[in-house]
Amino acid sequence: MKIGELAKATDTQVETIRYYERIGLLSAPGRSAANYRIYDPSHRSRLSFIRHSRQLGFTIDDIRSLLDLADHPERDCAEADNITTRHLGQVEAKISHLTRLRDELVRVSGRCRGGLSSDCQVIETLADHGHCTAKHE
Amino acid sequence: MKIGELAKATDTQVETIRYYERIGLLSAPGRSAANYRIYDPSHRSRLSFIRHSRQLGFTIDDIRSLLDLADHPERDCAEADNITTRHLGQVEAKISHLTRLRDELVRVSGRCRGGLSSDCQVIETLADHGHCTAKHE
DNA sequence: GCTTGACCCTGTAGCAGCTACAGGGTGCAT
DNA sequence: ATGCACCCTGTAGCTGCTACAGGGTCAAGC
Ligand SMILES: [Zn+2]
Ligand SMILES: [Zn+2]
Ligand SMILES: [Zn+2]
Ligand SMILES: [Zn+2]
Repeated sequence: MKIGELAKATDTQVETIRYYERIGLLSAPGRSAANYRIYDPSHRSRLSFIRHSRQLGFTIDDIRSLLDLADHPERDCAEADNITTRHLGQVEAKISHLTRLRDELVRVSGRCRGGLSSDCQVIETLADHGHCTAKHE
Repeated sequence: MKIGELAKATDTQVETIRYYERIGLLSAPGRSAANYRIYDPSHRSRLSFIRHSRQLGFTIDDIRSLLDLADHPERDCAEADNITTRHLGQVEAKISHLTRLRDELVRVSGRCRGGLSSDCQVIETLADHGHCTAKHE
């Protein structure tokens, strides 16, 4: 299949596919006489794996390792678990960071009573962290 | 004060300060005979405003508007509220996205029983979204 | 046979928000 | 005089794409 068909089949942009090839994440396929990329089903499943992993938030580097593991069935899968657990930890850290952020923003935006910019408590709070209740790491 | 002192005073990297100047977020200060940047207290409070806003997750563009408003005390502060509310909405959207992600990751990583890569349910799930319970937009 | 349009190619630059040099100058202490 | 900390400019890198510009290819319809 040509790149456009693969793109549709995997719900990926054509340029993203070429990008993955450029960075060595997706192996270079054969070419037609007109120099068009011609993919086979193995490319398709590999790209699906990549896209699905991306949707789950794994980095390109994580995906490289995961693909490597998928290519070596005889290896121990501990690394896959490590990667997933570490990623999960990062997601949880982000959630808690954003949650604290949200609480602060709710508080800040609740202080605006309308009126002149000079009296606005939103702007006042941005100018002076003393108005905040928590640190923001 | 010189750039290094301003950096310490506002807990900002020197290079970040120069970056803000380059993109026109922080106005260019005067220079010493040796061509060193010399800042005054107004630069300091402006930079504090910027850093605090960044810590609260506002984009550079948002901060431009907020600074503009802070510079014009006679204006209506509605825009500050708009920006904050919109930003809050985006933070909430991110939280809910990450929360769904986390739930899926917990489920996925819980399926790994150790052993060979060929039997690993983590890798199996990445290869086939059919094992997932939800969509991932 | 000639045009139109949809596809394909390469290569490069842009997004956000910094961060990290390289390669040089300045200021003060020992 | 020499060392060291600091400052300068300019440019390139990070992540994960996305968006061209400027060209080639192929099938359909006239
Ligand atoms: Zn207000
Ligand atoms: Zn604060
Ligand atoms: Zn496993
Ligand atoms: Zn899935």
